[in-house]
Amino acid sequence: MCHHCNYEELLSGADLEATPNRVRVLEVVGDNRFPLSASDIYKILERSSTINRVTVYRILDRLVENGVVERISTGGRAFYYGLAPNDYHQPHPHFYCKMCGQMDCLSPESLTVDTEALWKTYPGRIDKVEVRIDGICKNCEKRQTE
Amino acid sequence: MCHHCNYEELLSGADLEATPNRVRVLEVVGDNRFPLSASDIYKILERSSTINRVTVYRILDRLVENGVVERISTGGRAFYYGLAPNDYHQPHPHFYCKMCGQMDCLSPESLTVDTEALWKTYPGRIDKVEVRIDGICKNCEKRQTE
DNA sequence: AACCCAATGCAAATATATTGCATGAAGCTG
DNA sequence: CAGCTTCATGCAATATATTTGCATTGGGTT
Ligand SMILES: [Mn+2]
Ligand SMILES: [Mn+2]
Ligand SMILES: [Zn+2]
Ligand SMILES: [Zn+2]
Repeated sequence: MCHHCNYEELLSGADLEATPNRVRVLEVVGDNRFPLSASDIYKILERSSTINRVTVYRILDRLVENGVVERISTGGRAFYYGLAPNDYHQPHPHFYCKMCGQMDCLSPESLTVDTEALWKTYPGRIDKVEVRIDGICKNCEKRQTE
Repeated sequence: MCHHCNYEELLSGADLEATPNRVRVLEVVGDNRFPLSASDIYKILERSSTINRVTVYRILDRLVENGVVERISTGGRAFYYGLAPNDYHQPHPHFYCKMCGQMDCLSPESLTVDTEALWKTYPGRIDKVEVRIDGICKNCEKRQTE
């Protein structure tokens, strides 16, 4: 659990009514150390009580829309979701393992990106800079050589 | 047309027989100024002569596998494809317009990424660093305000 | 000729996400 | 309170992108 974030507050601060389902989704996303797919989130929620898959998708969409959650692309077909950057969470790159689909959060300093110039010169609206490392994670690498 | 690249050579250099279909796919990808989806590529090829959608997917997979073509994720659901970095094409970031789906190639210098440290310290295998800017392109931005 | 293999095609299946429509609860209006 | 509206949710159907299974074909090989 992220001790900085009160999820109800995060929701209302983003103009979203804190419905039980929204809180549950946000808890799963926020409490996890790495980003999850909609399907992962759904499966976790299903364990404790029933919720519809579509509801999960819709809630994730709203959370992304309102800047509470970040939608992250992977080297695979599904999006993953993590807490959006805020006062306590700096933007940072992710590592995606193409074998197991696990995504890791890398530290914000692991890799420096200078976007200054781009922001000044790009003739369109920039919403987000996503940096993703693709490869094979330590575990999968080991498993391969066995 | 990229005047540096001979596509037949690129294929054989990558241990791929230069079948007519492969050459056609690679021409479409290589001659285009920006990355295209499998579906875009299929539609373009269909115009000149018949080819199966699945063949396009399979060829793209082989080309990616053998390092001739790069698979690029977008803020949307489909992958885009562009020439893989080589002696004449440096790696570079892309801009993805979430309104029209158009992807732009940005110059390699538009944005500097220092991955040194990461390569040294990351305890897994790194295959690729992808940098993608998401937003709304100039055209779509203009259209919105009208 | 008989065999083999890789490339291709076509149909079906899969994975992921979205849409349309129904229901019910909460809040507001008069 | 009765009637109206809005919004969250569920369920079924649909859409989109991609993959798989299996058949065919054509070129090389024994
Ligand atoms: Mn993260
Ligand atoms: Mn490019
Ligand atoms: Zn892995
Ligand atoms: Zn656009």
